[in-house]
Amino acid sequence: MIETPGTVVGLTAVILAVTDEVPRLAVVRRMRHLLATPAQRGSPASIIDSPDTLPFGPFDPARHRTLELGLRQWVEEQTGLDLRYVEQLYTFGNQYRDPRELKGEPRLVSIAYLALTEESPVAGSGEAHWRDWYSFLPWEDRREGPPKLIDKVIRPALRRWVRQGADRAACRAREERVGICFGLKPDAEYDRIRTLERYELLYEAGLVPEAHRDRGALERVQDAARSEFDPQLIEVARLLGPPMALDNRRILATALGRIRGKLAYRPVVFELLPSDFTLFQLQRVVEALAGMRLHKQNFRRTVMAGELVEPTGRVDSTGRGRPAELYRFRRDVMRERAAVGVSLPSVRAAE
Amino acid sequence: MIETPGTVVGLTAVILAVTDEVPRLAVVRRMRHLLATPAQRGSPASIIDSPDTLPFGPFDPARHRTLELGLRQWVEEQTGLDLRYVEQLYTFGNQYRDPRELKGEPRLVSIAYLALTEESPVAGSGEAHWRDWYSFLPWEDRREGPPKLIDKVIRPALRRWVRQGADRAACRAREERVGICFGLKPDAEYDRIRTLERYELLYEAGLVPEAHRDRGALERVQDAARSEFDPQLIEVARLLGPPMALDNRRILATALGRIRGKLAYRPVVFELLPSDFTLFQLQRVVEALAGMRLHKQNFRRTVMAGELVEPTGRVDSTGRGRPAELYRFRRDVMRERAAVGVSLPSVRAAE
DNA sequence: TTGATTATGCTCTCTATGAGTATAATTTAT
DNA sequence: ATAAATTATACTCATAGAGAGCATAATCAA
Repeated sequence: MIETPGTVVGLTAVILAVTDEVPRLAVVRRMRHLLATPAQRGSPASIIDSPDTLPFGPFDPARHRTLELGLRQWVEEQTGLDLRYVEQLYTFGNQYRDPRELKGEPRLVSIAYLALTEESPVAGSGEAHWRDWYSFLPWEDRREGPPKLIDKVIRPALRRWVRQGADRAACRAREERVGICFGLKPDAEYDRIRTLERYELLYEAGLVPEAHRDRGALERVQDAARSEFDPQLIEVARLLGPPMALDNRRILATALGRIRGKLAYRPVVFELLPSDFTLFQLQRVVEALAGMRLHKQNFRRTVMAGELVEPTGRVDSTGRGRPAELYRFRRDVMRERAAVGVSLPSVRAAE
Repeated sequence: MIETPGTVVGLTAVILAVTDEVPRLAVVRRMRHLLATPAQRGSPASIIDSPDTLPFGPFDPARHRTLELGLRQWVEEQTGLDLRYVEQLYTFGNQYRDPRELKGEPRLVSIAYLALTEESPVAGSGEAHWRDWYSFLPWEDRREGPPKLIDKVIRPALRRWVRQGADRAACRAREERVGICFGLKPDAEYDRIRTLERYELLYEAGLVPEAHRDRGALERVQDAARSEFDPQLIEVARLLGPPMALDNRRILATALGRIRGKLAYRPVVFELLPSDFTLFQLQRVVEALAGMRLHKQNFRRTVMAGELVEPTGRVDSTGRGRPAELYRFRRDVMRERAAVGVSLPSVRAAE
């Protein structure tokens, strides 16, 4: 080994807001030079061209005492958003592209954060804008029942992938993974937080465009003949949402799982809501995050029993039926009780 | 800004094993040069002298395709241990010492991992050995009831700290934090995973030696007169376990909270047990991690109902009373059901 | 005024869990 | 050899919380 390439420590932000029952993600269109590999910089218009990117910035230890402060500062600079809640997610440092393509480039170690905010127009120096985050993970939204995409596209393609296992044991192992991730009777209680597992399965099975992009980079060098992909798979990959830069969709899947898990025992939803809200608005935001419908009466009971909110005395009369009472979050509960959150059911209930 | 100091990406391992109902941590005595600050290298024998250190190694992107593989490799080199389970914990990058003391040294960004193994003699190049990990966090072990240390030392010292708040509001805020972390009627359900919160409170209140070490470094430069500490606090800090290097105890607190949380929904305990075990052995390991006693009959019921184990047909006759049946973990459950774990009760039950 | 719509309140059932009692199979003391 | 102690295992009961549905209240639209 002639030279040890260094590392670049980057901070990546998954910034989430929910408006009109749509969970939205702040993304940047422009590719930052730091992120583009030589292959990407030179490539013609293609599947990998100018994908959406999570807001990203290098960590500068001279300026920032902590990682989180560093993140907050350049998110402020790039997007002008006021982050209400910030939490570290995971640190990604995988080499998933051909080392030869990265010759001389430092390895990117990116520390991902989840940030919550109320949606507002993005400003700042970056070309940030909001996008529905289920457009990147469409198979995760079960609010209108199991997505057609799963039955029509994902399961058939995964069945083919299962059959292509190297031997009998490999096939069985693949089948089991598929069963856990996209099984017919999923154990909903835990299932909804297995978002990362699902994305990684789709990636390995080659159903998302990122897989072809990354693997393509590998195979192009090793064997020109193998650089062409199964056209059927390419078509499937086209349907599974637009790709994101690098491993950004993996990070997004991690973030979705994290916030779904957190919902149940920490009052994070309220960071996404205006100060006054109706119980149904609250429910809609929880449903948007959980990706499933909840039983209305039971949801109310849980929230009220937990004393998570207090009435403001005013009502919201914009709807068609009986006006709903407006509530505000009781910040005190965080002090009073350790575990506070809205309990999520394990099955989907029609309204 | 004349020069931007770089960063060093390090991998830190919290390696856990449980034997004889004692959770043990693999630590290294020797300070690595990378870790020692100039102040520490030159200091005389004192409170900060040669503390225990978590196994640590730099991340070399040229050798390792993923962070986890990097960690596994040098843990193998340093300790010779076979890690059964590895999970990323958190990435720490705080500047908690005086920047002037670190002049020219790169900022350490350490990615911490939790690793589980069966206890075995440590080998390898490092001077690793096992230590009871409650010796570092003695206030976390409630198996024999609420630790005397909390009533005798921690709460009185925290009461003093509460009174020393800058103003009325600060005192109230401090009081609330103390109540959450060491309250008299803790909400046990969530409380046992608040390990990090408790450590950070003790650190801020100056009850752990690390706080004096780190703050001392700051104050020594700024004001020689303020570098002396309250002797009473120093005595308290002496009682709150031996310090560890850098922020290693903070990492340990994070690890303890993580594994306690994980116990309930993932079958991680079994990575710490031999292949065959009695239900009571299983319970003892869970109790060691949870830091609390469990109701024996209910524990058995939960494990059996969850079909987590299957009988081997053999018995263990080493005890005094009726011999216990030996069981083995059913690895299948991980495939069959999504959420598997042992449910932990919210209250402590005498046996 | 009537019907549709939405909010809110209440009940019933079932299951998981906390807690205790009873019985079985050993070892140890007498 | 027999009783007492010790540990494992089985079963019962009470209760809290969650899932599901019905009933009523308060508004808007025709």
